[in-house]
Amino acid sequence: MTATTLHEPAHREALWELEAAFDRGDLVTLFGTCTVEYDGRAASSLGPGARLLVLKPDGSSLVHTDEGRTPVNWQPPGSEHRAAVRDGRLRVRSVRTSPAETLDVRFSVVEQLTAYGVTGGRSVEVIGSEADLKERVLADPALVEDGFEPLASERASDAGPIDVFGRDAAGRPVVVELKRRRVGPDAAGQLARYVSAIEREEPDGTEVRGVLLAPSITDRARALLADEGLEHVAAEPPAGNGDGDADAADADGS
Amino acid sequence: MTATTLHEPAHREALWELEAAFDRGDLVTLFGTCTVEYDGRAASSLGPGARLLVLKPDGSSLVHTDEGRTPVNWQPPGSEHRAAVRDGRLRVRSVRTSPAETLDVRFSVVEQLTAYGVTGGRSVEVIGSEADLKERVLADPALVEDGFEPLASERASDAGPIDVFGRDAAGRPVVVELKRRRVGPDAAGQLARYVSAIEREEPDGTEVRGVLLAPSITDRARALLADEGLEHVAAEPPAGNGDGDADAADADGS
DNA sequence: TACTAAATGTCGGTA
DNA sequence: TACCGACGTTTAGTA
Repeated sequence: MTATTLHEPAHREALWELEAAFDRGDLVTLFGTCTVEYDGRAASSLGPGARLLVLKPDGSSLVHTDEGRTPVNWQPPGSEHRAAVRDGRLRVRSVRTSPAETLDVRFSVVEQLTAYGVTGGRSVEVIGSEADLKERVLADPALVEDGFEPLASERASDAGPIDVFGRDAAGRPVVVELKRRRVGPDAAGQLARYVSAIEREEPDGTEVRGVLLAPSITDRARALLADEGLEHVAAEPPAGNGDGDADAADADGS
Repeated sequence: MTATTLHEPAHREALWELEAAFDRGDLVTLFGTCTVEYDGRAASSLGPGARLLVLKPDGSSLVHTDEGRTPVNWQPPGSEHRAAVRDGRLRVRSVRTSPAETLDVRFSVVEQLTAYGVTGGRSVEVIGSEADLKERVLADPALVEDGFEPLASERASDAGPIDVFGRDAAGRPVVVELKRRRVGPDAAGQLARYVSAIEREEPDGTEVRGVLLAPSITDRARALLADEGLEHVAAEPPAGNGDGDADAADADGS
């Protein structure tokens, strides 16, 4: 793990270091005054301002201002970074094909450039996802209702994969759609589509039930469910959800 | 615009600089070996590894590895950053309430810390959005079909706001749902909900038409539309979309 | 590669 | 603040 840093480099210096960093597969940050042009699925243009540019060896680029979780402009992985000096500015361009997209960042001033040698970026395991809720339901089908018997998960249908499919105590087919958080009209619509698909599969006249399993539901979604004769059952994904206490308290240092 | 950089600082040094940077409202980057714990709407835990932590004065935090556009962990704006030294590690914690969420980053080694003084982050104007498509349709209603007359945009309904509402040459109500890109089943469902809502508003038996205006449509979505007696019309948002040539060619520097 | 839906989605507008 | 839908969504899983 190393970090090579240039303070207020001349554009030529920055360029050399950038190209070396790309070759090494480093993670690079650039901070300075720049303009940003994007063209591809959409297009945007950003006037001069102070921004942080992050360039990853997998081709991702991120342009961050001092606000917001979302980068003001970006390029997804799979792009290719190139750098050049043009018209007295340092230009960093990330290009990808399919779709054809170009991100152009032009620095009039580079305050700092740093190249970090990185090794291994493990991916996260998140707890409390819809998949966890599914495990919970399969382990305890009574969460849906007494007598519910799950027969399949991710069951294919004409309308797409059904989270959990089963039968109720009376033998009627039941489509269960799981959501890890409070749901709106879209989820009700999704469930309705799946129920319709199963109704087309089953013999004419078979009653197919639909259950939206989610912590809570908006009024509009509830009305939609009622319209379609569908049901809401309250349940949450296990654990993780809630207090936000990453670990026990201790005061901040000083 | 300034940058204060510490190389391989002792945790205490890093802590002082961090707190000073928070006070100044600086944008901070930390690179080093750290673990990450998140707890809130969900939860996750990440073992030791080399990562880049970005702390923004608006409360946002981003933990980036060397891969991916999406941070491996994060905290949205509105959080509060605090730092401490505990058990021989530098701990940076971002906390927010509503929902209660905590992000805990613990560095065993800090390779580099930089505090950037930033001023003013203008927001981007994107060209080629759904809003632009709406402008296009209102300016040229024949895009929907000859004789279409738009009466309202963002028209309120029982099922939510309708992008464009109008009447066809025969005086029948038409619901138009706009999408800037190729659509799937969800968009078809959305249009169906809006059409149903208008049918409830209109006198019994009134035929209400639904048009999904989008560049293209998947098979499944097309089948859903057919099921509901709805239509697809091909159209794209104006400009921006396409070649990905941010500006004319020139080779990269060397 | 295309389709389908999840996501700690985030973000903006509105009631 | 909650609801609602767009987003250059991104990402993962599957056919």
